[in-house]
Amino acid sequence: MLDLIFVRENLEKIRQMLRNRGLSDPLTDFEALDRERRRVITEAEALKARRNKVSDEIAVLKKRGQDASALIQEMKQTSAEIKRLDEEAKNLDTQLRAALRLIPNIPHPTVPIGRASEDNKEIRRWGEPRQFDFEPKAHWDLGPALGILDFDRAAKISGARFAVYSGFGAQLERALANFMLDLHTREHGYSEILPPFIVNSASLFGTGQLPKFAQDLFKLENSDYWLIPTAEVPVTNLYRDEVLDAEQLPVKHCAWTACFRSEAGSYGKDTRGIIRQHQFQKVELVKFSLPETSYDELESLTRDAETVLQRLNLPYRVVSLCTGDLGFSSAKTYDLEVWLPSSREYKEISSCSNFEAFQARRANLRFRRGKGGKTEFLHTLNGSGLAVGRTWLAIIENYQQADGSVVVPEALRPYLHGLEVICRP
RNA sequence: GGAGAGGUGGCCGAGUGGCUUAAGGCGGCGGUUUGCUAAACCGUUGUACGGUCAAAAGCUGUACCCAGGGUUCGAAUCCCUGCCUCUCCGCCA
Repeated sequence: MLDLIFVRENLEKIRQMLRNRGLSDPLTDFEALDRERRRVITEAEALKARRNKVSDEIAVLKKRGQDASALIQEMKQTSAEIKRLDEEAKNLDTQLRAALRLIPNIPHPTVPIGRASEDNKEIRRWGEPRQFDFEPKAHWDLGPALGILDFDRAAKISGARFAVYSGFGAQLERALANFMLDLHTREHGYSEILPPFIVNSASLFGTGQLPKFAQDLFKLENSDYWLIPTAEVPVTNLYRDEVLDAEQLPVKHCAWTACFRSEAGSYGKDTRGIIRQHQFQKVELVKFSLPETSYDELESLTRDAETVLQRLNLPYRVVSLCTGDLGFSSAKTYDLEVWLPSSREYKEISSCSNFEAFQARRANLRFRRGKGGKTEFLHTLNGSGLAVGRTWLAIIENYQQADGSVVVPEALRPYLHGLEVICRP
């Protein structure tokens, strides 16, 4: 959410930003709503000031035993008028805030302007895609053949877009999560959080998933509970409505969670394999930063996520998302894309974003410089470090051998009791 | 699931309809005193949204005592609903 007063004073800048993002203008009503709302508030507050004053007079008269019925009669009417104006103001405020909440974040000046993913800018590449002397298979062929991945039974017990991992498949997933958590907590200075996987709607509003993206979420019946689509939601909301000390910043957390996405509207996309699932696991990195250092923090957070791919020796590239591809709440996003030999393309495995104060404003995340300083909104950042399921499939595909077995990356072997190759049983 | 007790500023804590403009304390900030420190004393103290102003500062108004409704000329205070916390009982990994 942007600041109301900022929007009022920068309407043209915001219109340009919306055009760059390729969005239609939701600001048409904004000016009129804003003006009318302020008019009604001014009127109501003048009447309230009068009521407060007269109420004191009534108290004085009554204390002296004098008649106050004329004033009381007048205030009855004033109160009725105030009630009417308050309702009008509330109605206008609701509309104005609804309009405000639908305005996405303003992209950072370094974000490339463009319409879609083709316009994203490649920043760097790491590693060489391996040359195969046989035709590399996709993970949805390799996994079931190795007996570590089962889509048929997943469809039976749950439905489409679910998978059952078994044996070394399940252990590989667990090893990856542990490997990532150890790396970030021991070497990158993140402190580990294990949050609830179910949150209330206030949390989802805070990070920007609600109200606009409810269709992508799973909601529990007869409650205000939702399954988290990412650990970003519970972890970013940890300090909601709190004031942190500037000296504490940056606060760096990592969290392993399951993630649940209904993926409504993505039918037909990534239908094969485990690339797009209703449930997957992710290790998330979250930072709470001073405003003036948040872009340095974005660079280091991205490097922290990249380290996972480097240790696993998986080739990848980093792209800067263009204005048309940028998420609603983000001011700047780097996607990490891992090389998938079966489709011969780079596929998103992490998304590292600086939200500046956009989420902080929604979630009321503040900090204070020094003891007597004013509270300011801090900046929030997050990135996958990494999506565990997609790392799993990247390993299966990149480390496959001609006989269908999969070599275990050296960095993971300690987490699999020294296992070197995953073979058919 | 049952019974009970609670939710007041950064923190503790008083407050059963109008001298409350939320007492008092702690903490913070500024100052006085002091060779230095401590102590003492004095002053000060939050957020949001309006108005005024070219803008800022300042001045000024309104709202905010968990949230949302209601009663009343007037609500932290009375009524209703919800959320959360704590205690005890039951059930449970």
